[in-house]
Amino acid sequence: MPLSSDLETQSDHAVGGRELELESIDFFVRLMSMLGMPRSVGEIYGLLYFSQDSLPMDQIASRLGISIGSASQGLRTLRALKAVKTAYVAGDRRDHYFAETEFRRLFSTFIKDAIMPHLDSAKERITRMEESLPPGEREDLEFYLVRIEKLRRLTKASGRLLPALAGLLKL
Amino acid sequence: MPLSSDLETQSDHAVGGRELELESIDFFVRLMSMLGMPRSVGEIYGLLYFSQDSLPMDQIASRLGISIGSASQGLRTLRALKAVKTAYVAGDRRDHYFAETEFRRLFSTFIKDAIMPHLDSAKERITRMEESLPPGEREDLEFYLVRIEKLRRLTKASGRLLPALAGLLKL
DNA sequence: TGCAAATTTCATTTTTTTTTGAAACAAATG
DNA sequence: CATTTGTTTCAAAAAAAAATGAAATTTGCA
Repeated sequence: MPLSSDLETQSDHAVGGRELELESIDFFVRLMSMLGMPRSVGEIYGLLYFSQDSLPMDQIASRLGISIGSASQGLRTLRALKAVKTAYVAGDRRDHYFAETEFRRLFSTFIKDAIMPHLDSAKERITRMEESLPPGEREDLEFYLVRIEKLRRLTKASGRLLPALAGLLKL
Repeated sequence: MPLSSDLETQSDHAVGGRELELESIDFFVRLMSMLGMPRSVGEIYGLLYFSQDSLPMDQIASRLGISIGSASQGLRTLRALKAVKTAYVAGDRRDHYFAETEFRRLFSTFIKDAIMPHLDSAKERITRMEESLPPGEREDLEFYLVRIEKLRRLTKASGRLLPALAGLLKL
């Protein structure tokens, strides 16, 4: 088996667009970083997004010039988000990864796994606020109650809107 | 003027809920950090959110136990997001800050200032992808075109949906 | 205008996050 | 089963992000 540790093309598929690949990586590095994901995660997804054949971890790492540790971690994250899947390749015991490209599904998972839990704990925190209301002195109390109510409305609206969002996303 | 560099109450208003304040700070630190804002920004907003009177920068800093440098930067960020406003206080030349509490407006500004610019540059990047399509070999081309089209749909849908979101947020 | 209070700026330090690389582990093959 | 190949884990290193603090700047006031 030929070894290649640089960034060059070495696919059996005689890969098409290296430039395209770079644009893709760039694109997803930025997108993912907006969502708070580390660079390596964006790189991996960006690489897979325009790859026609699925790739094993070591190839992902060497093509991107990142360590296999990073690749392993990044793929774990992407798997958790259902953003990559594995394909079985006959006569190769490595897992081969490819990108899930249905963004609607991706966002839905992302919202459920990465956002909703925070919303839940936000609700608890709001309850705790009510319990720690200052000794109710006349109209001061009113002020605090109104602010708390606003927070409650915010979390409630977010809880309804965000899950709906993925549905609206008809791509 | 009495000096107090610790976290104790020292307002002229004989402040009510220190506990509430802490819950609030905690709440907004988390919320802001989900939106990619540094801790100090969340702290400042959290403090102001449950403050009945507007506060000058030095009081914000000393109450939170952060440097005035941080406070200055954090307030700059919050001002840019229109998340805080300044009140004029007679006989005091310091600016006095208070929280804008209409979340609908806040999100609208946030989306416009922090998200949309990225979307715009994403569109450019997609155009560049088309230009760097690999030498068109039969059905390979099809594969790339479909993927590019998906990205285009994604950005288009986001561009429509996100601004609408703030509107839907009827709190 | 000249001064002092208030604020901003920014090089440096601190803290946090991400990556690395090597050891531990797992799984398939001969 | 022993060995080789592939993957995960995790302490340590590197990089990135945020906070500090002091100098520079701005601003209102006497």
